Amino acid sequence: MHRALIVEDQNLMRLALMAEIRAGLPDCYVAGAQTLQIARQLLTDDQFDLVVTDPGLPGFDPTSVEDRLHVVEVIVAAAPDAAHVVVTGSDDEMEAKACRLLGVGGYVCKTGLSHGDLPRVLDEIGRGAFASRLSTSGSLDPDMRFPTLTPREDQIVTMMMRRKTGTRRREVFEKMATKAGISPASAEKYYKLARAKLLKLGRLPKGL
Amino acid sequence: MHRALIVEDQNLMRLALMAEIRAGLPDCYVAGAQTLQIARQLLTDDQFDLVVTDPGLPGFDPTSVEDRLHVVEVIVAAAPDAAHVVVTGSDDEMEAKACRLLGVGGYVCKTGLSHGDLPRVLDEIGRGAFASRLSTSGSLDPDMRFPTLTPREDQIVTMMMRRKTGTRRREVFEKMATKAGISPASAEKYYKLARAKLLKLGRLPKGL
DNA sequence: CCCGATGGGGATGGTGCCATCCCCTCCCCA
DNA sequence: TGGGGAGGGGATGGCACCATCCCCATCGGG
Repeated sequence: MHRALIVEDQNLMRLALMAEIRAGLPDCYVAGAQTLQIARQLLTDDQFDLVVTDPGLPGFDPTSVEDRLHVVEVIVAAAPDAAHVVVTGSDDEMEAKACRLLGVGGYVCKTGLSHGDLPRVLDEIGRGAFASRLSTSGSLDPDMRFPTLTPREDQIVTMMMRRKTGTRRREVFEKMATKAGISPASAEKYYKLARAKLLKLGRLPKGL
Repeated sequence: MHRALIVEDQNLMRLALMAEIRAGLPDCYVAGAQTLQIARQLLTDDQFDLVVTDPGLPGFDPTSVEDRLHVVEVIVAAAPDAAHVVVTGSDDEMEAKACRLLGVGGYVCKTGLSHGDLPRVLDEIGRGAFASRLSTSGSLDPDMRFPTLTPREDQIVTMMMRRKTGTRRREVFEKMATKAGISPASAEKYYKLARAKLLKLGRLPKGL
């Protein structure tokens, strides 16, 4: 995977998807298009081996299955050799099957797509499977984002607040250490730092 | 603005909106909810002074104006003193007016919302205006994101590629310098570095 | 012919985050 | 009463990015 194209009209979502791709495929050039016209232009100018498409593009009726599949068809036809993923806001198993028949390798619902999921989807596609991720998922915990916390601090705070009641902090440190590839002591350090910052701000949440 | 809540079911979009808020309001605590239930819980547990809501939540029909306005109504009722912004994928001037009547201060279409826009919307609301941003916008340039480029390098490369034909590079450096608060020489430096990296990768686009 | 725009380098200090390893209290419970 | 969990510190080196300032070569046109 060296060159990817994201076709999505919502700017922030397109940027987010591009960031996901870049995080998962560090050496990947990523382009973005907000309309079908731009997408076709880019696909004829360049060669891409991954195309992520939201079929709800401007100029088409997002509620019309016909319009949506037409977008997918055009994109797939413009890059028949690329791996294709359809990312959609609305969730439709029938549409997923239709996309598959059009040559799409993955069908993902935005509702069920979290940070870090896309690489797994690409893995599945790479192994020849049809990757389908509908909105059934998943963690319905509220998000929290605190000011002045670094990413690591934020990470351990989030994990700590979401731990099941009765879990020792120790265990969370170890889980975090495993997930991040660092030592549990460092995880504990980040937790302490984060806690101190939040205390100073008077924003210490209940879960400590 | 010290405490903000983002009500949005699409994980990546919620994260992106939370990041936008954090970038614009550096000292702001930002929470996220993916369902109306979680949002109500958070709004009763805590006090928020800004709530950003996408009315297309799970359990409601995103195409039903009634369902959508009901979501907005519940959220506004749960935080009557907060500033409210509705962020929507579909664009409806009538819905915007209805939201305004419900006490919402801003109505923004995701299609027209780019990185850095939200603070401007909040400014308008802060000045007592009803901020409406429909999908009329805007720049329809393709996005590019290159691997191994640092943010600064990416920034100047993007600006350079989007310059009007005939614009001197010099002028772009100055524009970038003004926008980023750095010296034109530094902007030029980043451009040169980026160019060198892209050359080494053999990925130098046409605009140089 | 020199100047300005362009292209290609290197050296600098500063900052923030990462990841370690270390120290110290306090309290509760076994 | 001792030890482990919890809280509150500090010191370290490494690294990436930021922002500056400096050098050099080429090339075109006034």
